[in-house]
Amino acid sequence: MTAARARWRAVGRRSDGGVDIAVVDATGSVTERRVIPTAQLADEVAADPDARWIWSDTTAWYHGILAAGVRVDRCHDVRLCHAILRDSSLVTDAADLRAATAWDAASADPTAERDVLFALEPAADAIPHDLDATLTEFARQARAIGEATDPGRLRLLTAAESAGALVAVELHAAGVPWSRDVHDAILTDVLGPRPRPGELPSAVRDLADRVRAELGDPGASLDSHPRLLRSLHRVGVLVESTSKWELRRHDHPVIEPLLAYKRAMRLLSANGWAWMDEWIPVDRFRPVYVPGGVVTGRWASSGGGALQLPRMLRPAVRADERWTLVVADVAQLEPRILAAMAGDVALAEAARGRDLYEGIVARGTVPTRQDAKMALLGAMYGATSGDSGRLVPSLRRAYPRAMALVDDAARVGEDGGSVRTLLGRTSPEPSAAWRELQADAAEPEASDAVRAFARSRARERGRFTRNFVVQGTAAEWALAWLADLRRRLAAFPAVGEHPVTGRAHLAFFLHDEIIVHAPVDHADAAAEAVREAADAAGRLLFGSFPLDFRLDVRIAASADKS
DNA sequence: AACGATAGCGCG
DNA sequence: AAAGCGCGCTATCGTT
Repeated sequence: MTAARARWRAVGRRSDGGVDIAVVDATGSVTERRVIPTAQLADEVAADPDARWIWSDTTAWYHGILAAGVRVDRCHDVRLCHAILRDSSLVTDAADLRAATAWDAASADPTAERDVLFALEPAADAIPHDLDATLTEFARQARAIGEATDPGRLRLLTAAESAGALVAVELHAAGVPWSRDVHDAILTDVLGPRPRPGELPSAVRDLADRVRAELGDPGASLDSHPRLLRSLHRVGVLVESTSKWELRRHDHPVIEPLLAYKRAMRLLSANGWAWMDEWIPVDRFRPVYVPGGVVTGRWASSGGGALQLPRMLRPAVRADERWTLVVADVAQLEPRILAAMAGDVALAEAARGRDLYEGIVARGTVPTRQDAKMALLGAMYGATSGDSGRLVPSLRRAYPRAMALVDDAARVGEDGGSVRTLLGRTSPEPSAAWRELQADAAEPEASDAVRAFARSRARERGRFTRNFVVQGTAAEWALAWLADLRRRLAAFPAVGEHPVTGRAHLAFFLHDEIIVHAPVDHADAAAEAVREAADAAGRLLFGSFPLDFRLDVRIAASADKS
């Protein structure tokens, strides 16, 4: 009976259309192996709810299983973990991982229509999906982790990354509950009623008329930057670009309507009626999340612009009848991560139980909250001038440990080295071109121009590695938060059939914010789960270090921030 | 006609 | 006009 309760199980696609399904040990050795029809896979998964499923790619496998109504509790995503371990500086010998280049290919396209698992032929450059290749790579990874400088961190990271992949598929399946009516009302309010195809909304036309009148040119083009620039110059607005931050600085009657026009056109083209029809055919927005899509470990998105939903449209995020939303975001996540990583007790003290920026002001480091925010962002992004850079030195005096962490990361990056997050995700190596440039600039006969250019590129890379450690570790905290919350919510009372959406479930995630869609009666418990999960994530990454991850949590039918 | 690069703006 | 990180998307314009 041990086989049925085995912790590790693996699946692979067969060329005859079936699925190889295996029981394996922690090193990837097969102890039992069978062939099943693809249609039977979901039942097999359902029959072993405690298993940890090893598979090539969560997107490729889990969509179909979840569509069949079966939830997976844990997995090991071979493709995602390959990318982490191949590059991690905690891995002592990554030669064979680097040689296994088949695993560097792209993930399955989650938007591809498929009635059954793998109904479509994979692209020629896709990763392998067969059991042998999957387990061979899994064995490499297990060995790499076992021999690593700190196996515990990499076990946490690979588990968190894989859990995130499950969440991403579930988020897509659940979708963001969305009111087309509210969306339409916002568009109508800002732009005017929906126009006929090929026509502009009335408010946009009116704004364009006003702009053209102020430009003294009824035929002026507003959408071509070079032509708009010339028109502006003709009326004495001597800007160098047409960007809003530069326009804002000029006092001319054309500015106000022009900025309003740009704003309206932006809303229309990015999230107007066409976008609504394409992305919200019924009452759900289903963005495609791409776990690990950013080098730092943050998620990216593909299609729909899920990570750029304008705040203006957030009222359109609306819970179903008898359901509500739990909207939670972390206050000052990255500065808190920095304090905990660096073990900076003074910064942690400023953050404890309150707004971190207010805490910095209370210590007398800088005069205002805005100053504190600018200074801290400047420190994490590498600002050297302006309001932000000017404030960094006082921060450096007050919080030397935290500042040393980011300053060291920047120095390593400028020197061409790699940095890593708390759990071991490692920054990419500099390109060959970057190294050549630095080598050229180091030659005695190098010109001043080459030296200056090389220096500028070195500082640029330093800013990247400076931010990498903080942004990447924040992404790890967020993954731990998501993974813990996901499992808490799975234990909530069911009100429907579906294993994910038939109870309180995650509906949206964006770096440091989550939205849970919950039956009204379960909203308080869901909010509590959100808080408990944040506490658990903090303990998982930082143990007993005295720092809380403060959440702003609100329960409302709409995601509008009021 | 079909790309790629660029400007600009939205999000964290 | 980015000075300061990470993204995705749209429209325009130049190249092939």
